[in-house]
Amino acid sequence: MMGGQVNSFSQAFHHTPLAQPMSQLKIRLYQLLKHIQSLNQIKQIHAQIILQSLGGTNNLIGALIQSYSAHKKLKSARNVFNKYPTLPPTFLWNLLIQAYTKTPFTEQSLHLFKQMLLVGGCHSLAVPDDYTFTFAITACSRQRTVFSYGQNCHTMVVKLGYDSDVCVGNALVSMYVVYSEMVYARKVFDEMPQRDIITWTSMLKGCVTSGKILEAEQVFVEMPERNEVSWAVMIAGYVGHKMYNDALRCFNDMLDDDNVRPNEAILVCVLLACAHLGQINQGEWIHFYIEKNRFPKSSNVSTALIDMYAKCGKIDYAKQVFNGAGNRDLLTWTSMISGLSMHGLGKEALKVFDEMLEQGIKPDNITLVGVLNACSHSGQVNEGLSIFNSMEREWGISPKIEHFGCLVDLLSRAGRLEDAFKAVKMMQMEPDDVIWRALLSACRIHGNVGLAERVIEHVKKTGGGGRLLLSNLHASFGQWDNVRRIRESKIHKEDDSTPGCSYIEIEGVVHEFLAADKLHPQIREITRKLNEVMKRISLDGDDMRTV
DNA sequence: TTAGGGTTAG
Repeated sequence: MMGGQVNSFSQAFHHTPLAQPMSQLKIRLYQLLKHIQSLNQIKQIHAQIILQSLGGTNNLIGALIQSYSAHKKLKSARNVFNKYPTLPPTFLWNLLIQAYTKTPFTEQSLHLFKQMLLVGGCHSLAVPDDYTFTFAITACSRQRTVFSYGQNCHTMVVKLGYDSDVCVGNALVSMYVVYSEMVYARKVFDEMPQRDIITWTSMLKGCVTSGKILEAEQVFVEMPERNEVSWAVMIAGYVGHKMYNDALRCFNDMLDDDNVRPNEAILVCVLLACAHLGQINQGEWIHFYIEKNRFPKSSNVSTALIDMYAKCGKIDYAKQVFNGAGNRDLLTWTSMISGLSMHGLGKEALKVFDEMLEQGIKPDNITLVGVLNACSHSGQVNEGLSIFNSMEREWGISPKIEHFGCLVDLLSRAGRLEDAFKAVKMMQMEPDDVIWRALLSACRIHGNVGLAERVIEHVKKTGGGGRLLLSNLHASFGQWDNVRRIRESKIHKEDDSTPGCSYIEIEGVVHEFLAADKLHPQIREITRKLNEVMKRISLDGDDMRTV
């Protein structure tokens, strides 16, 4: 196939009689540049342009800059630009400024833009236009550290009258959103003479990222039209705010809209919502939808399916998806390892981890959390310690607080409580309450009262955490009198955290419970049943408590 | 003869 393309390219190229009129040659080369794909072909045409002295042909040079940019060959594109025989016209400046916005070197966009402002002041050939400002403002958004320069661009835009241009306005709204300057974003939005779906979607994104979900909902309702990107922003916004039921409701609303079909981003987001809610029905429906519509099984979709099945308790389905996944990336492997680990299948998780390493895939810190948990859950203490101790050397990942959490859990579960306490005291960072609670729970399970008291004393002495933490520590050790005493001393005034929340799905209906919930319509029956269960599972008389 | 908006793992 490739050979055929090259042949037809060479034929087209070599059969172009060089004696033909220059204008025809230019058109031919231009058309070739617009259709070819390989870098070698671009270089051949570049050579022809030099040989035929066509370096000053505006559209041909533009196409060449675009071709090199599409191949991320910015040095070559810049070189072509620099060799332009006269001062390059605005069009060519624009192409190069735009090209840099799509690379990690966005500062080059602004560098060129500033240069253009200098020369453009003297030469009418290179005066910035609406495109230039759109690209320069986009560069300011990408760079994220040049807000004041973005504002300067805004001032210039207003002075030159480009603020009525919809693309310039969109770039401005988007820039203010990136810098979390919603007052400015809203002002530009309100003053735009024309808005399109991109303006509305940028504004929607701004409301979502600034945490104003009600405002986002209002923008979403007011939008004159919606496409898959706008739906994706709204659904992802709900997911980002842990409003999983709203995400699913929104997704179902989208399915009712005949003008739009879910895309990969939406499916991944909705699967995440299902995973958090334990909504296996909806999750399976999405899996079916993906199969039925022959949706491309990207690694992203496989990862989300594996994660969803694992979190909804269907580890066998997760394995099936994993085994059938054609292209697995680090995320796919990680979700399988973490899923197996959370199901207590530590040995299997470690086997998958070994396979991953054999394939030459390097773990990241999240993978290692899954792997260390797997060791912990399968009692492979030495294996876990060895991985923990070698993670920096082997993969260049320095242990973070979550890895220490795994280490404490690993040692604690194995009954090596003193070692676990030592590990906590050795930590470079402040231990969080998850770590203290893991240690205290282990003390409780192993009946080590002495160490538990030392740990609580240590926490009090080092001033780590407030009353809430201490109360939780006593709770993990089952010291309910202490918990009550602390809780009664105005703890609710200090505690502004959101209440713990859990979900369960019964016959397709998701039930949501908040900590100390009294609002569920069947709370009395539920409490009665829960007390009955607690009595039946309790072996220790001290543990017989009611909720 | 060049624009501007989106998602993902413990």
